Amino acid sequence: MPTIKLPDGKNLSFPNSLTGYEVAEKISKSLSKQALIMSVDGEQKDLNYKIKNDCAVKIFTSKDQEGIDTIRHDTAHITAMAVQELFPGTQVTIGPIIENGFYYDFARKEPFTEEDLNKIENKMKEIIDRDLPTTREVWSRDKAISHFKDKGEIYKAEIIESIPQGEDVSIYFHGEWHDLCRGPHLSSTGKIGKYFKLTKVSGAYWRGDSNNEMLQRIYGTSWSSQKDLDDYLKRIEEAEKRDHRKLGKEMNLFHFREESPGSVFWHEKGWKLFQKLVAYMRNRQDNAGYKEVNTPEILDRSLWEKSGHWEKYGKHMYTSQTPDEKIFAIKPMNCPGHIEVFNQGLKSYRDLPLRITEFGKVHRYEPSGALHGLLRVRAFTQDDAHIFCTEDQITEECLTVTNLILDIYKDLGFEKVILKYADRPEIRVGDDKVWDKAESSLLEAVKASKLEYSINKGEGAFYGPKVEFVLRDAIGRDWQCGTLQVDLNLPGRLDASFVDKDGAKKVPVMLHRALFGSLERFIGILIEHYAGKFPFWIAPLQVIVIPISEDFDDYAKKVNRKINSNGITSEVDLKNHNLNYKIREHSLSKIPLLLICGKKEVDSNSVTIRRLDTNKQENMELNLFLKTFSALNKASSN
RNA sequence: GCCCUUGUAGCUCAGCUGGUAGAGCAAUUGAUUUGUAAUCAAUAGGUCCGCGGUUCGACUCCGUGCGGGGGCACCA
Repeated sequence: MPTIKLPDGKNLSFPNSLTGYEVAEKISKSLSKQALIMSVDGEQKDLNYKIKNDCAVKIFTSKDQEGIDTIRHDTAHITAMAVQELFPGTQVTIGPIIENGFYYDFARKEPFTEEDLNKIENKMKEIIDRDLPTTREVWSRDKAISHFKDKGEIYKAEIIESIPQGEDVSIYFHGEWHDLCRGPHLSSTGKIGKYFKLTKVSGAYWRGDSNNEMLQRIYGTSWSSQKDLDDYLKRIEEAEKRDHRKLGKEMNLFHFREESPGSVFWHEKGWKLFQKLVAYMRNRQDNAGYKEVNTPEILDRSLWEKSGHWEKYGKHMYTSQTPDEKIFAIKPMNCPGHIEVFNQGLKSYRDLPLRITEFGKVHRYEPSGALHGLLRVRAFTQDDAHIFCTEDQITEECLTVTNLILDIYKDLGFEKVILKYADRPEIRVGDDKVWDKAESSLLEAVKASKLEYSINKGEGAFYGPKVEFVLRDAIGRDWQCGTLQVDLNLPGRLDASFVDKDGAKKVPVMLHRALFGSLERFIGILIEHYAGKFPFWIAPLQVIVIPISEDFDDYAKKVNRKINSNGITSEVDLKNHNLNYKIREHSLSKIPLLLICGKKEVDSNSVTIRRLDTNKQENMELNLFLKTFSALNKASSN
């Protein structure tokens, strides 16, 4: 006589035990049609699980995340089943759901090809048409191990071996085909629907460990309707259109080449963009009390040995040998250099907090497979700073940095920022009491920022806790940019000290912070965020002046000169093309403003403005134009 | 670094099973002088990523190196 409590608070009593499907039927016919899985007292179950006792039940449909997740999970199973039908001898391993889809890892000698994906998809549709019922069996761990070993599924057997002795495992059958699985699953393969697509195939290490053999991973996406699938594929397409590597080439901003993989060749326009961001940041930092310095790119090996980098990060460092046989390292970080600057002259507590900043170009030898356009490079420029302060000043400094960061992101069009706070790792240096202090000071600053934050336990740096600033772009993707770290280690290692009020020498705390992080990476993100359509003040080429015909070339040249001398970057297009052609060309290259000059404009000493992505025409007196737009340039760099 | 994949004109790409390369756009020149998203025509452009091999002959097949792309691992 189970009494079932529903999410809306209603209780239903039944004379006999019954399945989730029967419960759904009792609630409504339409629900029973849409029902995919359920939860019983918060635990997810198959719909044909028999409910015997009183409990709380919630039925999930494709409108619930739990429902869509199950569809993806089932699609992963069917992928594995299809692969094994098509390619006998292929071993299955794991096939979890991920954001927007799933993947399944297989062990097979021959690589899967793109055509194989089509074949697999067709086979999957066939399996779904067979509408095979799902059944669940519970086996003993040992039976499962020997069963999968006999089948030649050594990876599956290995997974089960890692389950504790004596525990039972559940096996799900879709017809004959079966897999170890926790479940739950849809009641038959027909329930999956055909709104899925296998998207790519790649390599992946067994158990995520690069010491292990490499498996083949098939990625797929799966949804509950054709529309959702189409929308998803469209979103992917949109993201591809914004790819900064594609736009960087089209807009002539930068390029890469074989001679220096992972290092940017900035072209005139890209470098202009870069310099505009540097100028902006320099201005903001000057106003925030930072002192800009510049330190050597090449420093003797002994310094890196002392700082600990040589031992711990040597694999990522470029080194150079000079004719006198000395070994120098090309800096991968600016901190040791900044400590050297701090160490010049005696520092008093009155000098603190001392904020040393540098647009420092660093080199890190990244694994070749990690390189990715501007987003992951081997040579990049940090808007780096190190704040030397006392323990008591940590919280306030952290809060000031956080506010500065948010303000700057806002200026650049990023409204939504979240924080990731990481505390002490297992392997660390320093006294636990000092860690307590550092962590609480930083966490206090995080809370005071009132931003959404997550805690990454044990993910801090070995020298102190850290916060990472993650911003969300125009199409909802998250990018980690800025970082703020409390360092209780390096200053001591490199003999930094200050004289405190009581006359005693003390070691300062050092805060590492970068706001853009890497200028190169930030520009990549900026390009994708704006899809190349930069706001006027950062656009590397802001204006093109277009004469209607040759008769107005002189006027257009004059306008162009005036604009340039007012600090606006502009070019005049005197090519022998008609107006339509030029408007099309410059619109496609994403120039914010086009100024059209013809008889009307000459007569009234004005320009006609066409803004990017509009077809409105605005006539403006030339002097007013200069005033308005040079003010716009200055407004955002105060 | 590992797996898969890929490298042809400035750009985007075509080139079937081996017989030394083509298109569109861009560029140049000429005509046209244009009022808000492609005017017409002509001309010029290539060590087919590098190195080796097979072959009478290689852009094409094989090996190898380098680079790009998708992932995995890495990201101090």
